[in-house]
Amino acid sequence: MSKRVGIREVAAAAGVSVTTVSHSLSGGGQLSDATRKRVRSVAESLNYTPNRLASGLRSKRSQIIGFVSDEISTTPYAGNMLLGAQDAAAAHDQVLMVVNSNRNAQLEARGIDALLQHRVDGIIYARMYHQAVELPAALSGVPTVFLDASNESSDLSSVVPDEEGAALTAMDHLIEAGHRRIGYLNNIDDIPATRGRLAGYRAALAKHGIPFDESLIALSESMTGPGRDAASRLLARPDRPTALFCFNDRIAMGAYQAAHLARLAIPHDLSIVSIDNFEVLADALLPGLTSIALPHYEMGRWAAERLAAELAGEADSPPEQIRMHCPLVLRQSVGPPLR
Amino acid sequence: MSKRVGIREVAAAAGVSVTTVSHSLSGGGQLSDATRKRVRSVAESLNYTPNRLASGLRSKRSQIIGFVSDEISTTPYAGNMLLGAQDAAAAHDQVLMVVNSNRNAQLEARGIDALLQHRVDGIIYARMYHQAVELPAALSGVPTVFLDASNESSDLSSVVPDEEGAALTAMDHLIEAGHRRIGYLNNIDDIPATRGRLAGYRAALAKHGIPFDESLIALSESMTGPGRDAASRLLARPDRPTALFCFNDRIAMGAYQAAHLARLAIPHDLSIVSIDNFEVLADALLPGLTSIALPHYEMGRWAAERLAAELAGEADSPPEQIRMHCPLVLRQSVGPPLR
DNA sequence: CTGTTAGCGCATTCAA
DNA sequence: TTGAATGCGCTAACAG
Repeated sequence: MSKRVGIREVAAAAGVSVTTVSHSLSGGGQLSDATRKRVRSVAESLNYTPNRLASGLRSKRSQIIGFVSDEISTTPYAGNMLLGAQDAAAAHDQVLMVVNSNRNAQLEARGIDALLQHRVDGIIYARMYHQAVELPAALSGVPTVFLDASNESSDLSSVVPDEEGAALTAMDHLIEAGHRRIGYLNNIDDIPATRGRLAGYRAALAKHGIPFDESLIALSESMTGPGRDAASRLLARPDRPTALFCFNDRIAMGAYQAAHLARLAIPHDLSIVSIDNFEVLADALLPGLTSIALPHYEMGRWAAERLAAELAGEADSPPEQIRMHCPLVLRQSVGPPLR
Repeated sequence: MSKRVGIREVAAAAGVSVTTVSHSLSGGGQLSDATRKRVRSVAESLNYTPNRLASGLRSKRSQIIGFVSDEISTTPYAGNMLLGAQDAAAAHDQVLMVVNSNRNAQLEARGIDALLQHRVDGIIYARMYHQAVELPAALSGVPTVFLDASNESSDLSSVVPDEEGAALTAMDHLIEAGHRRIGYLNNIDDIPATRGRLAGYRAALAKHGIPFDESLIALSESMTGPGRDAASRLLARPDRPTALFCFNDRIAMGAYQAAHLARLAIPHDLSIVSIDNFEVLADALLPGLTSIALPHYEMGRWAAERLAAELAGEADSPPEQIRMHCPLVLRQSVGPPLR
């Protein structure tokens, strides 16, 4: 290996000073285009790779964004948020340093500490399911934006899915297909999604003048097995619903199974819509499951973009707290009601 | 904010020199336990946070590991590899800087360049599906280990699943349950998994003295729909197999659907085993799908651990190329053959 | 056992 | 328009 080439080697080779090189490369200073170009080509031919540790140390900008999440692993959604954030960060010449806590506060604290030691410029504090969070103490004073997470009393920017709107979209679709007795398989946890989607369910009914019937709601854990049981309960009723709106695709898969067990054909005897658009399921089910997509990629992107803006803008832009639209993805699980 | 506290502030407050502080904190040097402890507590009380940019610049060790993958997003496996790598890295006081290329060589090159600019100590070059890869040119000379990827002609360490062993385990399970006519729904792509699992399938047959019957093999894309079609073909035969071994869980889901369509009960009329143990499917299917787990977390861990060892050991340890064992996860999709 | 000192590679005044 | 000099915060000789 040849000796590592630094800014001074480039300067020597180009016959200029290090200052000129620095300016040429970073776009700063007042240089003639000629020198700038020449320096750049010299740098390239020398295979120069700027040392961001040094420039970060000097300029107090590491160009690193910390991404802390609760669990990147189990959820299949995670990846898209990360990806969105990464793409946006890359556009700003930043790179992501990721840390996840596995829902363990102590690990999270350690991870955050590591990020801070590496002098990340800012942090994206993400959750894999939309939830209310507290800003960790260590992060006070650090530029931070919440991703798929929010905090009422905080003045930080955040982005979450529009839960209520998502449910409304799903229900509108069902109601426009002609359904009026629509069961809702809701999640059992007390999280924003549970509350927001229920609100959307009710809002849709109200909007279309359909009375709300508490008995059409069944609660279930967000998994297929429990979803199946809950759906079976609803389908066993003499006046069974003609359509089911499901909290998520895993529960919807349970609803499919319950329908099979009850010898109900989808969508002929029963229509189903859910939320997640988790393709491994929604696309695989027979028939394909019509589902509302959660905009994970877009949220990730927005968070990184927003953070970059806050890092750039010296002292403007009040925090924004966004609820992002969730689009309907049509497949084959909805048809007109039987009767 | 109080002025940022650095090593010199700590030194002043503790009444020692910066060297002593540095040594106390890093564990180096020959200090009395007393001073070491005192310095540490002073540092803590001052809320000192070491600046890794500076220490990295000076020591030429950023303590950052680059993690480059092809697509973190779509696959649900990804997370666990990242997680394993992260856990192992954290144990070595390292942190992960992640970059993914979305299967785009140009993006990958840019990402790698960014990592190199940040002076990562080493790189984990990962694929989300086991595949043969070439080491990117930019990485020559950089400590690298392959994760779920390998390169025959390279002298780098790598870890991949033991594809053949996985298939063997699955087949043994079926054969021990009494099956002899076992169909194989293989993937259609020419990748190590396709070849390895087929080899395992044949090895298992040979081991138990069962003749290989080419016609019991059906090819399918690794998705549920195509898997369903392929399974239907096999199940339509007059001498249909009593069991199906599936390339992965998505194909297995298709096999379940084909069984339903053919009015075959699982496992009464048809046993199924597959590979992936992708819980969102395997656990959700009715009955639960017996599947071989791919050791993603463990591979991720191994890769980071191995890289750390290479970074520590100056010039020992020849490269290791590991095939990792894949354990069987029992659920309810296997029973004795009907006849 | 502890302190002094000299850079790591770069960005940035300030002068020329 | 360019160059010389200074130090970001820390580690690692080397001295004491």
